[in-house]
Amino acid sequence: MTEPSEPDEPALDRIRALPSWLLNRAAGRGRRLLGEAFAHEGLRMPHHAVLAAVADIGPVAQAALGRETGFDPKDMVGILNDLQRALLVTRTPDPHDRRKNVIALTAEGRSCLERLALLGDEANRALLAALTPAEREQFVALLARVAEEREEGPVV
Amino acid sequence: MTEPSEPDEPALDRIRALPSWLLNRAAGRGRRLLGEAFAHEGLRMPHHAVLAAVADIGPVAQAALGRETGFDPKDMVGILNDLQRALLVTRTPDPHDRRKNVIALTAEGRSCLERLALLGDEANRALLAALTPAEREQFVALLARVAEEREEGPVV
DNA sequence: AAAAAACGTTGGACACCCCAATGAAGATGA
DNA sequence: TCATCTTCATTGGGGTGTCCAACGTTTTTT
Repeated sequence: MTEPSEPDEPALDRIRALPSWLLNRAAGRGRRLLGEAFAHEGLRMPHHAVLAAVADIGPVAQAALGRETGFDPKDMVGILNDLQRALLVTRTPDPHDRRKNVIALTAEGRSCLERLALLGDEANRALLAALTPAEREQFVALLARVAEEREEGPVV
Repeated sequence: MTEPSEPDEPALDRIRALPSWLLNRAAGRGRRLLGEAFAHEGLRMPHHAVLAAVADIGPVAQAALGRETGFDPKDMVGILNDLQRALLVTRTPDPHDRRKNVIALTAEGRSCLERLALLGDEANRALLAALTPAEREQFVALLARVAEEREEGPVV
């Protein structure tokens, strides 16, 4: 029985059992693990995502990158500043559209991305270390559905 | 096969499938849902937790409250300022130990806590709406184990 | 040519998390 | 008793991730 209300149970324990609370905890743990893993490279999670997006969709404008990754344009500026300073991407004006910057991956960027992928995988392995492989698979599948920001279709 | 490295797969899609990424997304969604649910009361998640802790361990000092909930003393001050201003708790000097404040729940605090519990449950129901009841139970069980910050016993 | 949209940038805000230092007060032990 | 150590509440600061509003410039649309 996992009834939502059990008045006898301590209130704080109930909160600590809520998915929202657990998700916050687990996400924090993941952020910490990834932060430590990426510390060598001086990068963080958003850098990894943007670098990967640049690798995927080739030389591309910042706005398209933002649409792809879901990052705010404001934040994209900072992320790309960091990546550019680390010589992992180049940012050059687009001759065909003078509003745009063309973001392209450098050779260093590609190799760094490979390192980040390995480090990220390792951190995620540590994150799910408490689960068996089968449980991990199941957990990720369920988590993916929870993470999906799907509109509650009003069933037209 | 959920091998950690599949070079052909787009890099960003791989990142988006990482537990750390999904946890961040799902936690953000939960925070947003809870934030909207608690907006009426003018409170947020930490307020809920602290209010619940006060209800659980009766009139109690701030430090004990911090140990119970895991919140930083600095943040506890702000949270209690809010709760006190909303007349949900009282904060009075402890006669037996003039260092301490005695935090006690008011009648309004108790009824507000009940409302928050209902709102929290509802938000969490929306958060896990994509899952069947059986999946929900399984997900929460797995998530709880992932959220646990257990030391990797070095097997002494 | 005028209006609308997209682009990169800047400034600001919010939620949650964590650490360091301080003055006041209690606990400890020589 | 007196000095030391600890606890308490508070203040000040930092860091990550997310999001919104506005601006000047440039391209597209009408």
